[in-house]
Parts: sequence; C-alpha cells; structure tokens
Amino acid sequence: MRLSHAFIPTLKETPAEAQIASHRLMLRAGLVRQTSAGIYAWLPLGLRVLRNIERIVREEQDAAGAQEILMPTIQPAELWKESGRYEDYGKEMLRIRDRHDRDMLYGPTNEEMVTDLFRQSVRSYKELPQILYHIQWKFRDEVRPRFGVMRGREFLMKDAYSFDIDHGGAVASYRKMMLAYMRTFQRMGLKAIPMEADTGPIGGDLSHEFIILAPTGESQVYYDAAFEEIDYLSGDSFSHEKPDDLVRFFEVMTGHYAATDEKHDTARWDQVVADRKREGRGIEVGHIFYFGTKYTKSMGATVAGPDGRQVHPEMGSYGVGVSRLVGAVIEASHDDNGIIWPDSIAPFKAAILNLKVGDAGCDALCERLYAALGGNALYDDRTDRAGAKFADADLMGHPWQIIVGPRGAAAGTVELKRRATGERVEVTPEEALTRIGS
RNA sequence: CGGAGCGUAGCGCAGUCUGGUAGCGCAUCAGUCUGGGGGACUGGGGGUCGUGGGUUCGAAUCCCGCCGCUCCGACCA
Repeated sequence: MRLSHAFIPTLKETPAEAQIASHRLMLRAGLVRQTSAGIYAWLPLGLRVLRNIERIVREEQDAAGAQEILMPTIQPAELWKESGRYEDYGKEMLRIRDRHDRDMLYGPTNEEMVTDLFRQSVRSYKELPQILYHIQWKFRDEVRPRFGVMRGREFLMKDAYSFDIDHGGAVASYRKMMLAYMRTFQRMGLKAIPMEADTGPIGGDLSHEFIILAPTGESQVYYDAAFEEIDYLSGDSFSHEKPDDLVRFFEVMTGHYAATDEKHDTARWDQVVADRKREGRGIEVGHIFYFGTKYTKSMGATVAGPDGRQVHPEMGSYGVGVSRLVGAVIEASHDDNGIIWPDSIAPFKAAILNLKVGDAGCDALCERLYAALGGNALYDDRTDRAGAKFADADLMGHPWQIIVGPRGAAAGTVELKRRATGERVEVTPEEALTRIGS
C-alpha cells in the first residue's frame, strides 16, 4: 500500500476523549474512529490488525479441533425465553422489535443459539464431542463504555461452545480450549495468565479468565512468575492430541498461584517464593466456562447415550475478545513514540521510507523494495519531510523500517530499523529483504 | 445506576464570569525556499459556537429543556 493514497488518517495531537495509551494510539495512528459511545469504525490499518488476530485465533481453534460456523448477530427472543436469560440478562442486552412486532435482540453471546443448532441436528453420543465456534460481532449495552475498543459496546468476539456426553469429556474439551488459548496469546507476543474466575451470568462451576499484565488493567492480579517461563508452542510442549498432555498441562496451569482480586487468597499467596511473586493490573482477554447441562436441560437438547437413553450433553463456552486484543496488545507493547507491533499481528511487516521522493535513485530503489515486499509493506511515498515520515512510521509501529535516503541510494545501501529495539543497520537492499524475511 | 465535567473550523484550545455577531496553534490548499526526527516564509479556504426555546435593541456569552461525549465509582468478553 502506498501511503500517499492510503486511508490512514494519522493525528499529530491526541483527541481529548482518549485517556489511555492504546486508545490514544489507535486514534492517532488511524486504526479506528469512534462513531458513538463504545462503537468504532475500523479503518484499513486497524482492520489489518484485527484480521491478523482473527487469523491466529482461527488457526488455533482449528488446530484444537473446533469447527468454524457463523451465527447471526440478530437473535429471536424466544430462544432466550427458553433458557430463562431473557429476563435475567438485564439492560446490557439490546432488545429490538421487528416490523411484525416480534421481539428480537442483538446477540451479546450465543449459548442459546448454538444449543438450538445442536439440538436440531445431533442425535447420538457417537457424534460427540463437538466444539463449534464463530467470530462475530457482539453487542452489550455497557453502562459505561471506556478505554476505546477495550471496553466497547460493540466488539468482535470469538466464542466457542463444546458439547460432550459426560463430565469427563467436558473437562477434556475445557482443557483443550485452555491450551488453544495459551498458544493463541503466546503467538501474539502476550504473556497471558489463566486465573480462576467467577462464572457470572453464564453460570456453571468451572471458569478461568486469561489476563495480561498492563498498567491500565481493570483488575488487580497476583501470580507466580513460573507462568512466564512456560512455552506452549515448541514441539516438546503440549499436544491437543494426547490426553496425558492435556492432564499434565492443566496440572501446570492450576499448580501455580494466580488470582484476581476477588479470588485472591493471601494464605496461598504467602507460600509463593518471594522473588517469583508478580502483581499488577490486568486486562482480561479471554474467559472460559464449564457449565454442564445448564442450557441443554433448559432448552431440551438431548442425544442418545450408549445405553439408548436420552442424555443432556455437557457444555462449555470459550470466549476471546478479538477487538479488545488490539487494544490490549498496544497496552502491552508501546513507547512514547507509538505502537510496537509484534511481528505476528502487525498490519505491515515493514514500512519503506523514501526520504527524498523525486530523487531518481531513491524512487527506483523504493519501487524495487516495494515490488519485492508486495502487500507486506507500507510504502511512504509522500512528499513530506523525513522527520514526519519517521514519526509516522514509529507511531504506526511497523516491526521494520527500511529507510531509503539519497546518500544510501547512491551507494546501494539502505538503513534497516527495528522498531522494538530502535537498532539500525546499514545493509544492502537484498540483505534488508532477507532480514525482514519476505 | 450514583457523582462530576465538557460540547466553539478536521484536531488541540482561548473567548462565556462582566452580552455588541468569533480567534490562536496544528492540519489543509497555492507558491517560494528547504530537505535524515513532525522546517521556514507569503497568501488563501474552512465555523447555523451541540440542539430547541426564552430574556434582550442585540446571545458563543444570561435562563430553561433536550441530545451527545468524557471522567470517578458500582458492574462486565
């Protein structure tokens, strides 16, 4: 993409409404624009990040054996009346009425709808387990939306739902999803810690939330630094496929101390080795629940068991705040100059900074690099001064900057800057491309 | 939902107390000079002062209603 014609409206000054770093930077770098309280339009740069996060979430869900579907945003009230949540959910649910006066709602979550899909089609225990997920916009009419996309009313969520024939199966699905989550967050460069949580309005008796540390987090958290050393991705870590691995994995996850304020246990906390104690503010980026037959019973979903009797499958649900993660990653990774994207979700791998547009050498070299990098590069071909380009590139946070100036162009070199470290090296264009890993 | 604040040009703000028909910086447009960390100069464009009503000869300014946004707290992917 050529910056001169891209819809990436960067801001030199911070809009007054933005209080926290991620919100400020998302507005300044031109990722989003607010359309009303807690509701945002995603602009090209922001959308690319959102899609990248979505892609990682999707890959890890697929790897864990979950199957992607897509349920609608608008749901009929009847399903929620069946489960009893139509009354329980309160004002956070946006209730609407269609032209025939039918009660509808904009889905805040999808347990009812997925249970309905399931009961229509699954008849036998032999078809279990099933894990279904979708990545869809949700609406929760929060009393007080804030922190930009981190606490919006409309937000993109990956929600998955597992169906198992018995408690043991449900627990296995729960662990499988937990592992998928740890892998997902690690791939985004986040250290997420699973913490025991209350089950809230979804109900049930086993629940973990996944929290990343950031000064602007909404809750106080405590955990054992042992979590920081665990690698979920390398070949010899844990496998979804091996039941033993999942048991071992879950033991590790629940073996170290980790708790939010509400669940904090000072007696257990005191037992954590002093130099491994970590505490601070945390942002919730995911939440998983096991709730058994809460919905299969209330909504009459059954399958035939091995003995021929009808049984209510055991369910769990698993949410990742996809749009929230965009803000959360920025909270975890930025400096005074702007965003520092992890390579895995950066909107572009590299920015090409043409410091002297119009100089034949600079133009030719930049075009060559741009052609080689294709869609992975944002080419700053604006006629602005160098300083403005540096500032915008730092603000937008591309992992690499290829700086092309007239002196270098004449000598056949470019400067390669790594955003995260600020390190710059003078290399040949080919070497730059190799290092970026195009 | 309790408490507080703010709406004036695309963004950041002054002007409101003490009424006289709108200003600054940035951005933008044209031009000249410049050219490696948001450059300088000259000239230009852009505002029903959130909205409806009231008071007044006259309202951004005073009074009332409404709408929107933000912050603190309680609640949440």
